[in-house]
Amino acid sequence: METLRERKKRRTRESLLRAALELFTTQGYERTTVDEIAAACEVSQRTFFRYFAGKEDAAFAVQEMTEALFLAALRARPAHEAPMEALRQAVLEGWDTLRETVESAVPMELYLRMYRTIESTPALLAAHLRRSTAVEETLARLLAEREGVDVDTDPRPRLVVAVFGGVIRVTERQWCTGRDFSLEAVRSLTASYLDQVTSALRGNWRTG
Amino acid sequence: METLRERKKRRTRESLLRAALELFTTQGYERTTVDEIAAACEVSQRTFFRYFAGKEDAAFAVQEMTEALFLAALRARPAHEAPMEALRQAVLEGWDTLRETVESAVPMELYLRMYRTIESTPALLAAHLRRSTAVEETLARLLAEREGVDVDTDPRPRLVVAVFGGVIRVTERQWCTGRDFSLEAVRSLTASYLDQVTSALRGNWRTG
DNA sequence: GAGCCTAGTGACAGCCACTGACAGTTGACA
DNA sequence: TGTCAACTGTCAGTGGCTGTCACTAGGCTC
Repeated sequence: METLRERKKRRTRESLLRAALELFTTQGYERTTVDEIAAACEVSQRTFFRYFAGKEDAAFAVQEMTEALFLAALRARPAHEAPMEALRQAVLEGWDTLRETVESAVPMELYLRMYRTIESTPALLAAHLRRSTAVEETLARLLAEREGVDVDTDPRPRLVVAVFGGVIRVTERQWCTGRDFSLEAVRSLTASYLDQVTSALRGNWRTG
Repeated sequence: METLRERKKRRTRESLLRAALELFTTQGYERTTVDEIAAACEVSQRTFFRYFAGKEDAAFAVQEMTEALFLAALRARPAHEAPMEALRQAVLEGWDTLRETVESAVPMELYLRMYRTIESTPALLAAHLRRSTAVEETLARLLAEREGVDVDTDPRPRLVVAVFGGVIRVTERQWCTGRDFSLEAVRSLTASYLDQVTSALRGNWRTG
C-alpha cells in the first residue's frame, strides 16, 4: 500500500520528468533552464535537484528504463546461443517490448521525441555515448560469464560488444535522421544493419 | 617571419595549454578551475576564454592534433587497399609518427598522462566519445569516396568505421587501465585487437 | 485525538563555467 | 611619431549546481 507521502513524491517526480522532456523537446535542451522546469511544476529549483542529480539526469530517466529492459532480455537468452546472436535477439526483443515500459512513465511519443533531441544535442549525445559504454561494460561481463571466459584476460567479450555497440549507434543515427520515426522502423533497421556488418567487413565493396 | 604579436600569442596559448594539462592531470579536471589555470599563467580568466572555447577545449587541444594526423595518414593510403586494411594501416602509422607532432605542443609524457585523465574522468570521456563520432563521420565519408559508394544510401562505410571505432575504444581502455603505458604498448595492442575481432565475431568461443 | 518525529520543501547564499560590454594598453605600420 | 587595430583586463550578469537552515505537514506513538 502506497502512503500519501510516497504518492505525492511519485507525482512530483513524474510531473518534473514530463515537464522537463516536454520543454527539452520543444524549445531545446540548452535553452531550457532548471528554473523553468521547476516553475512549470510549481516547485522550487532546489526541489528539482532533490529528484534528479541534474538537468542531464532528467533527460535520460526514461532511457535508463529501456537499458534495464535490454539487459534483462539478454540475461534471459538461452545459453547455447552464440554471443552475437544473443545480443541480436535481445535488442530486437527489447524494441518489441519497449512500449509498455516507456508508457508507465511518459507517453511513447514524448520518449521518441526525446530520443531525437538527445541525438541532435551535442551535450546530450556525449552523455548518451558515455552511458552506452557503461552498458557495454555490463554486457561484456555478462557475455564473458555466459561463455566461461575471463573478461580481464580475454579481449573477445569486449570486442564483440564494441562491434555490436557500434552497429547500434549507426542504427540510432540513421533512425533519428531518417523519415520513418516509428518503433517498427528502428526494429527493422537494427536487424538489417546487424545482418550487413559481417559482409561489410570483408574485402572490397566494388567487387561485391 | 613571425611577428612579435604572433609570438606573444603563441606563447600565451602554449603556456595556458601546458598549465591546464598539468593541473588537470595532477589535481583532476573537475577540481581545477579556469581561474587557477589563468592565474598560473598570470593572465585574466577572460583571456583564457579567448584562446579556448572552454575548459574542455583545452583538455582536447592535443588530441585534436593527433586526430588530424590519423586522418592525413588514411588519406595517404593507396586506393587498392580494402577499407578495413586502410584504416588499420593508418592508425598504426599514426601511432608511429605521433611523437614529433605531440612534442611540438607539449611533452610526450604530459600527453600520455592527459590521455589517462580523459579516460578516467566521466565528463571528459563523454566528450572524447562525442569527438570520436565526429571523426568517424569523416572517416565514413572518406571510405565511401574511396570505394565510390554513396554514404547516405549504403550503410557499409559507416558500419565498417563503427566496428573499427569500437575496437579502437576497447584498445584505448585496455591501454589506459593496463600497466605498460608506452606508445609501443598501444601500438601492439591496436594491431592485436584488430586481428582478433573477426574471429571473435564468429561462433562459439568455447569450441575455439 | 494530542503531540512528537522526520521526510520533504522553500528560501537564500554561494561556487564555478561562461558571456557580453567597455575601456585601457601595446604592437604594427605608415 | 601618431594612428589604428589587436589584444587584454575589469566588471557585471546568467545558469547549473550545492550547502544550510528553518518550516510545514504526513505518519506514528501513546
